[in-house]
Amino acid sequence: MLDIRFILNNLDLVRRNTQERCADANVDKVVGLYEQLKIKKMSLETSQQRVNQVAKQFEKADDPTRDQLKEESTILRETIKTLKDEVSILEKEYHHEALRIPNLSAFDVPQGSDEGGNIPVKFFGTPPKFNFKPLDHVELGKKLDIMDFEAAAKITGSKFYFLKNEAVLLEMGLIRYAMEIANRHGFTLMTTPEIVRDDIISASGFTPRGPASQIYSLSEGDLSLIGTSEIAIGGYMANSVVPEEHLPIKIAGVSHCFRTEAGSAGRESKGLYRVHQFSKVELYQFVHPTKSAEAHEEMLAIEEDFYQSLNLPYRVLLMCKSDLGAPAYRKYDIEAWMPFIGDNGGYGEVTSASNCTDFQSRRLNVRFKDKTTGKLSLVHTLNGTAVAVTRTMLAILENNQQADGTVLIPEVLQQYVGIQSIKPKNRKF
RNA sequence: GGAGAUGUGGCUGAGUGGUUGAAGGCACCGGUUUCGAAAACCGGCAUGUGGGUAACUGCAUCAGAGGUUCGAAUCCUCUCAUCUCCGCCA
Repeated sequence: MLDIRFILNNLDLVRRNTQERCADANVDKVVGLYEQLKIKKMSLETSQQRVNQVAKQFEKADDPTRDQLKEESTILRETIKTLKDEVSILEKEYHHEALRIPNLSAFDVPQGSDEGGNIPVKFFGTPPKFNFKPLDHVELGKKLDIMDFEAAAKITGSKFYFLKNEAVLLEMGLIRYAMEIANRHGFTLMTTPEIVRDDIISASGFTPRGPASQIYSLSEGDLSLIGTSEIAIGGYMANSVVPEEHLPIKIAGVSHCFRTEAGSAGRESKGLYRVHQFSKVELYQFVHPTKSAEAHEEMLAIEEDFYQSLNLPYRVLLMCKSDLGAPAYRKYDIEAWMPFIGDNGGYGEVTSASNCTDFQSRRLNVRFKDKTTGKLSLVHTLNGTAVAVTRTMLAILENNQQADGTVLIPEVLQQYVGIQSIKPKNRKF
């Protein structure tokens, strides 16, 4: 969330930003609620102050005065109770509204009200030319006997999958390889809880339990399935103060990710591209505020190295205002070439890297102690995908297929997967 | 899942109804001393939030939420977490 004082001092800017980012938020309502809350709190504090005064006077008072004081305090207690209730209702509403105001946008974030506003800033590789009719990954999955969507639909519904045989090795290999790279870049490796409390989810800027929510919530209690390990990692550091010299804190988390994909359909939801559950290695950094821009480039560089080493053609997009999501101040996506998209192939998202500045850390309450002044300030947080397994696997399968249906495993991955290629086979189990 | 114990500031650790926002110690910061360092000594040192140009000051916070009381870190209730024992289990 944004700092309310910043909002008050920069009303026009925040209003404009909220509008440009097409966010469903009402800045003026937030300000109004804040003012109401402040007034209410002030009168609450006045009553509390009086109770404290009465208690101090009581000891020294004589009996008749004591009776008076008792009576006054009893009345005050009632007032305080009422005021507290009112404050807590207002506070809830205020938070609810304030959380919807998106982060500020970096100066170079493109305008744009849809994905057409995203600007390609870099291209790598060239899309493969096939001298045969390429199969999409769903067809390949069948031919190679490495995926089963029908069986998954039978037990859970659409947008689920079984991975089989070499695809299992490929998933594990991709994770292992991504972790290796993360480790090399100084990230602490983690597996995380995949079920977390709702308040941790909203602190990271996601919305649990709403009609448009991307999050699966458990019906009992206040727990939900994580949509990304970013949520768990953010929570890992919640309510803590880190010494300045410990920054940056770099964590790579691997987890399953669960998404309802509410409201998404269409051609690109085919096969592995848009699924309800997938594995992902996520990079997360807690950094000094002056270092976040630099760290953002580092994140992108790591992601690019990963896809370059797999030799997958991709492009990098600088995301426009409407496509940033609430927490990001600036965001890159990498889109890999996927032959199944459109009629002749297209780019599909495989990673994103966001600089969230202090938007998440304010709510998560992650601060650092300045070495010289001793003051506490909010850290900046960044997150980026190291590998989203299903989409990367999809890209490898489709881009690396041969005329006979054989798929070549990228060389750098072979030691982690344990095989050089996946060949078509006729196997029932 | 059952039984018991515990839960105080960055850490440690006092504190069972009234200047306790909280002793002491460690760590940390500043100073004296030293060629420098260590040691010793002196001083400082919780967070959030409101008011005030400022000096300063109000309120809240001793796991969390309620309650009793003129007054709660201290008493009561519930919740959560940790530890120990038992059960179950990968």
